[in-house]
Amino acid sequence: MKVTKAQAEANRAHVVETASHVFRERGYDGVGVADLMAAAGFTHGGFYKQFGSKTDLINEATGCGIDRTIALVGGADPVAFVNQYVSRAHRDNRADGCTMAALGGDAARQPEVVRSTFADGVERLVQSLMGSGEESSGKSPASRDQIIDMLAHAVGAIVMSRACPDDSPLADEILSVCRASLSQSMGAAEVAPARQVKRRRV
Amino acid sequence: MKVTKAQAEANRAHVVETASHVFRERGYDGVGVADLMAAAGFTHGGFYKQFGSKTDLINEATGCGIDRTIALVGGADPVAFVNQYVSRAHRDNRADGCTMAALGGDAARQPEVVRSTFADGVERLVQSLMGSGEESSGKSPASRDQIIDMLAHAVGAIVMSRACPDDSPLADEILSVCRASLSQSMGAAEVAPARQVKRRRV
DNA sequence: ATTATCTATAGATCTATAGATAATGC
DNA sequence: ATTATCTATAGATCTATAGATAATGC
Repeated sequence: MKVTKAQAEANRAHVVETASHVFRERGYDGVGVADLMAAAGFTHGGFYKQFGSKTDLINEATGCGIDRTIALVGGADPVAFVNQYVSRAHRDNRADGCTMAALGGDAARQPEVVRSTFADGVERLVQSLMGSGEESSGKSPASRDQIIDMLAHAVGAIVMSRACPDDSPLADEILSVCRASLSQSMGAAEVAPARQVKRRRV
Repeated sequence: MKVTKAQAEANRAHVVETASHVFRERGYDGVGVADLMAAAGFTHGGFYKQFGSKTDLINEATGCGIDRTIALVGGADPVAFVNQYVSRAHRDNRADGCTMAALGGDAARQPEVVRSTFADGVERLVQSLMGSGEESSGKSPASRDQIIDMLAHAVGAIVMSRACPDDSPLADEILSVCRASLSQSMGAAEVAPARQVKRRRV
């Protein structure tokens, strides 16, 4: 029954990563410890030797999920990020998609420790998106404000689109409208960053 | 024990409205039928004489919640809507706030009937926001695309801000950045609606 | 000897149902 | 007689714990 210390550590990490995916699919409250352990290939009895509580796993899985998003798109050009993020492929694949979009609403109802982990992850994602795409296109980098604005906008688009029925016109309309709007503003952001665009005219 | 037919109907409506608030606070999976009935002032036994299942109540509560948002802000000027919606007061009051922001992520995991109700509600909100604020300021109405884009953006701002710890700098930063961005774009939208603003310049 | 994992279970809670109660509505 | 609500409960599931098992690591 016992495994090597290295294997035990790998098993624990595997539980966290599995939980990250299953939580994104079903929500923090939508799956129990027994099902999570079974999905990772273990029985539920060992859970409390690895984690102090379900909340502890929720916390680690949330951080792990955001880290994966950063690894995937952290260095992307903002326009490329938007086209990849605000897409049907992303909307239709909750389990492998962004933790912020899949679990942002659920995280709001979790203890402060989980929301701290969430906020730390967002901060790291913002940092990694700032200044990205500079060398690839010679464009100026987007500002912190522009990145934060873009992230909230993109997350809202996925959340709203997912809440609509499969294949509903509105679900696709939300995606295409937001992608067009975000592409335009992020494209402009990189071209003319120093000059504050004044859109209000009389 | 028995009450008048009119009272019974009022009791049922009261259960739906109570559930709408408690669901927004705790999520669809975060509260059971017994607690919901107790919050409305009843015992849980009567629930299945009023509703076919918990999903039926989730469905009605979701529609009821969006209806309430439409009644509150449906006729508002887009700029006024943004300032009211993307605010600390809204973020810090989930139970009385917008159902789309509080339960959008949860709705995505519900059966199609609930997502249909969600999409219908969004469609009605979009319609009621289109053309609003015309008479009040003489501005031109915002387009359907602009309203949809604004809603997703505003929902994303609230979801992301709520997922951060109470009183965290990032939570407030998300709100203020998105409110500024949305105020500007919706203000501009009403002034120059016919002319497509070309922000990309070389 | 230590410990990673397993079997088994306690106690709470969840959805849903059955049958009793008591007031309405014909 | 009908029916809105109540009490009581079935059966499943959830979080967490206790103790057994068997392989590692000193």
